[in-house]
Amino acid sequence: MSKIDRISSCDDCPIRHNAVCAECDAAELAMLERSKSYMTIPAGATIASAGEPLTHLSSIITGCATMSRTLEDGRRQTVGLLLPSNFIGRPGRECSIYDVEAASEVTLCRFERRTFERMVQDTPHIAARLLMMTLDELDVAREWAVVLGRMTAREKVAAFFVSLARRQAQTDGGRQPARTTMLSLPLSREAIADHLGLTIETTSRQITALRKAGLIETPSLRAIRIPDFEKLALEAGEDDDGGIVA
Amino acid sequence: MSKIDRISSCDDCPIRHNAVCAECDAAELAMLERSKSYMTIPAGATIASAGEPLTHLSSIITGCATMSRTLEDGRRQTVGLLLPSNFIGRPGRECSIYDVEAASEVTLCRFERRTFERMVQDTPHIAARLLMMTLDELDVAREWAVVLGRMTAREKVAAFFVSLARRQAQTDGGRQPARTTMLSLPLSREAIADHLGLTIETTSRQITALRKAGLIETPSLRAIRIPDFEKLALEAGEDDDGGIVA
DNA sequence: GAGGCGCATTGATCCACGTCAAGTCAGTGC
DNA sequence: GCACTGACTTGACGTGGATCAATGCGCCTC
Repeated sequence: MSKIDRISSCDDCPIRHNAVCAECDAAELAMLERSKSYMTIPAGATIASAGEPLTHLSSIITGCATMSRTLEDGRRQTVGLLLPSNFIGRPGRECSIYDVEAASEVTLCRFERRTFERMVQDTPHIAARLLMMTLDELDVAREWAVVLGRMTAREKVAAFFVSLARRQAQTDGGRQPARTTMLSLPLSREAIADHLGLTIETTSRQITALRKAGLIETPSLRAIRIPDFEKLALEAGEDDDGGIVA
Repeated sequence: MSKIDRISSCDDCPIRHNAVCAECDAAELAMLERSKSYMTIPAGATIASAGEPLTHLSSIITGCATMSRTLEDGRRQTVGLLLPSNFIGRPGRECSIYDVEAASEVTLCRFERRTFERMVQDTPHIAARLLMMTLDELDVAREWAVVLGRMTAREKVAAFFVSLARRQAQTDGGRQPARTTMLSLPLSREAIADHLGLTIETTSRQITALRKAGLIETPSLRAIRIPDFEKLALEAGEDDDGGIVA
């Protein structure tokens, strides 16, 4: 029972692998539990800066953060959108190589880095679980390369909404987004542009164009309604059998 | 001794983690060894097609392969360049979601998928090792997003040569490429263009431009000489303290 | 050596997106 | 109500890279 207790307190954490945890060493899990702490970050705040050592690894419980690189001349590219269950920092490296910023208010579940790294070394199921999570992130990153490298501005914006809708649906427990979906936009236009490799003006124009084409509605600046998800997905360059991006 | 034997025969494989392997269960390693086989693929051949089941996971021993997605209208984006030690396929998924093609002649070390997956589940050090490899690939993919999203054609081409020089140096045992480096180009101009999100014409023009600027020399179509690596890296948008891409 | 074939390069033109510069609009403070 | 601010939108124009079209060049076959 002590085992199960500890595991259930893990429910909101990255290592949310109930069945698997049951096979882990209770002493090790207890250690991880002890090093765990929660933290709330206000919107706009910096969570980590490129090159600065991280004392903790954390996973996002609620909210949205961006991971970006800024070149010396000011050009910025967001390389990842961090949503609930995503990880900040990686075992085996002291620093983040990207800037991580809270796009909305973010709550984190933090683990002391040393402890966490020891767990990964010693506990097979945590390493295996983390491996699956990382492989999924790798797929997302590669899928995004197709968007960045080969899509038009209009397709990029559509792809962004489609991808965000999929990820929000997944977080909310559903598999696929409903045909008609309401989307909360945790990012400013500038942050969207940085994610898409576009300027803020082009992004804005394409959002307008999609609205005029009836593919999206914009009830407010930070919300998007998608009347027909399939149609939007088509606009994002997906063939009819649906895409793969998470 | 039997343990050590098995491990040393792993030297050219992804699971090349001698010290770590010594702690693994000999029976499990033996199983992995039994499922191992080598294979040579001619240049230009398809190694895997998106959506088709893979019976084997493999790692590249020699040569170069590309991982790409082709959209219905023919646009193609290469999402990863596979060089020695890189992995093809992933545990936990039956198919590759990308087309994998041999750019040059490729030799593979293949593992039967089922066996390999069981190993990942059961053997902590293999999962941990695979996790580190995957995290590195994730960094490479994210770094490439910066290139695709925010760099000019000239910077993209320079970044490609710089990145390739780093990876070839790494494979050859050195840490950083020498100041003056000879680079073998395993890709056609078209494949380079697909990797950079450019057309073949723009790619060719930028190679010419870099040559005229004295940043590279082109002794043959499939070779590049870099007289001053640092200078080329600067052209690729890196600040002076060097970049992070593998 | 002539022809053909597959790549790569080069040239001329076009257009999608960047740039620069005004608006517009919601929110906030007085 | 009115000014102020910051985020967003819209407009006019310029440009980097795409597109279309030759041309060059190694390599193979005959």
